[in-house]
Amino acid sequence: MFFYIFVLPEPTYTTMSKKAERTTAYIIETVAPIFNKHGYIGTSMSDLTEATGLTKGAIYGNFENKEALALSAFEYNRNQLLSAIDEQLGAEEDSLGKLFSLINFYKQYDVFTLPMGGCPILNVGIDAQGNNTLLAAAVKETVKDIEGKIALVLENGAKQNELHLPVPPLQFAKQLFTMIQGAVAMSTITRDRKYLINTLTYLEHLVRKEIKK
Amino acid sequence: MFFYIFVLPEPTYTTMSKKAERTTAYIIETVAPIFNKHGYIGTSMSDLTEATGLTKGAIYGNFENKEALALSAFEYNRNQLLSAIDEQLGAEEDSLGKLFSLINFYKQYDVFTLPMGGCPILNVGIDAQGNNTLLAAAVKETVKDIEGKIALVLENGAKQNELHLPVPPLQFAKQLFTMIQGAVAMSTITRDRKYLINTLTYLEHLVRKEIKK
DNA sequence: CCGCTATAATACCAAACAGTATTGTTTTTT
DNA sequence: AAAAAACAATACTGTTTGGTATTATAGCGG
Repeated sequence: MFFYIFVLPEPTYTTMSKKAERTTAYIIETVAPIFNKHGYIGTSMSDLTEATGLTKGAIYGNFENKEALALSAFEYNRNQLLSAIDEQLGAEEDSLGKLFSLINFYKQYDVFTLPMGGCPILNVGIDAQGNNTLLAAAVKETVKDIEGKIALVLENGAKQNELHLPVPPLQFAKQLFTMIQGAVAMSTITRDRKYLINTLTYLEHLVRKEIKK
Repeated sequence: MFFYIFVLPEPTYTTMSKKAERTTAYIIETVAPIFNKHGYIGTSMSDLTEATGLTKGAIYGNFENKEALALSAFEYNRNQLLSAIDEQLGAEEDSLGKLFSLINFYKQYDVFTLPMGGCPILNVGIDAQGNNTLLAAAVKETVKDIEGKIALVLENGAKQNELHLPVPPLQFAKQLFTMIQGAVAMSTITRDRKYLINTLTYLEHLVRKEIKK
C-alpha cells in the first residue's frame, strides 16, 4: 500500500528556454527557503552564493539588490501557498466541502511549509515588521488575498443556502484565518505540531456546529 | 474626567545603590524594546550604544556578549508580561472572573506591548527560530509557563464546580492561548487591532457559552 | 578627602557586510 | 562557424560587524 503525500514538482528553472530566465528562476527557488527561515537581515549574500553555487556577479546580474531578491523570494513562496489554497477551495462542489478541505490542508501545513522553511505569512510578516517595509506590505496584501478567498466561499455558501453565518462573510473568514495562524504560530514557536492538529480539529467541529445548516 | 490607562512605573535603574547594578539595569531596559522590535541579528551593537548613550566598553563590561544581553533583554520583557498575566489571574475571586480579566487584558495587548516593541513571545519566538537556539528555547519555556498559569485557573474552577471543561485543563488552556496568539500575530502583521478586539470578544462569548456552568 | 578599586571611554582588530566595475566565458543570433 | 550579445566569475570597494586590550575617569570606603 502506498501513500502519496506530496508530489515533488519539477523545478521551474529546468523548463525554460533562455539562460537568464533559468538562472533567475533557479536563484529564486534556491534562495526562497533561506530568506524565509533566517529573515531578511539574517540572510547574507554569502549564504546565497554558497547555497546556489553561483557568484555575486551572477546574482547581482539578475537582481537589482538584496531587497528585490528577497521580495521575489517571498512572492515565490506566497504563490505556492496561494495555489495550494486555491486547490483546496476549488476541489469540492459545495462550500462546506471546500472549507473542510482547507482545514485538512492546514492540519498538514507544517509538512507543506517544510520545504519553504516555514510559514511565509508568519515568518516574513513578523521578521519584516521591524526591518523591511516593502516585505511587510507584501505580506499584508497576501493576508488580504487569502481572507478574500475564504470569504468568497462563505458568501457563496450563504447564497446557496448551504450554510448560515452569524457575522458577515469577511469577518468570519478573518476569524477563521486568525485561529489558523494562531495554530501555525504556536506550532512554529514550540515546534509541536499538536497545536496544528488540535486547533484545526476544533475548527472542524466549530464549522460543523456553528455554520452548517 | 480622567482615565488612567497605564501607570508608568519608575525605571528600575534609578532605585539601585551600586553603580554597576544601575547601568546593567539601565542597559537592559533601554535595549529590550530594540531587540524585540528588530530581532537578534537585526539589532547591532552600534544601535545599542546609540540608544543608551554608552560605549561598547560599558556594555561589554556588564554583559559577556551580544547573546547574553539579548537573553537578558528578552527575560526582562517576559517578566513584565508574566507579571501582568499574574495580575489578571489574581485579581478576581472566581475562576471565571480571572478568565474574563485575562481576556480583557489581551484586548489591549497592543498598547501594553507598545513600549516593549511588540509581543515578545511572537517576535522573539519567530525571529529566534532560525537564528538563535538559546532565545528560542527561552520563549518555548515562557509559553509553557503561561499555559500552565491558565490551566491552573481552569483546574481550580473545575474543582470548585464553577465551570465544566470539555477537555483537560491544560489542553483547553493551550487552545485558548493559541487563539489569543493568533489574534496577536494577525494584528501585528496587518497592524490592525481589530483582530485583537474581534477574537477576544469571541473568546468571551466562547467561555460564557462553553465552560460557564 | 585621599586612595584604591570599580567602571566606562578610547582606539583598535580581523572578519563579514552589501554592492560594483571589469574581465572572462558561454549562449544565441546571424 | 563567426560575430554579437548576453551572462557569470573575479577581484575589489568602503563600511559595518561583534569583540577586546588598554587607558582614563568616577565612585566609594576608610
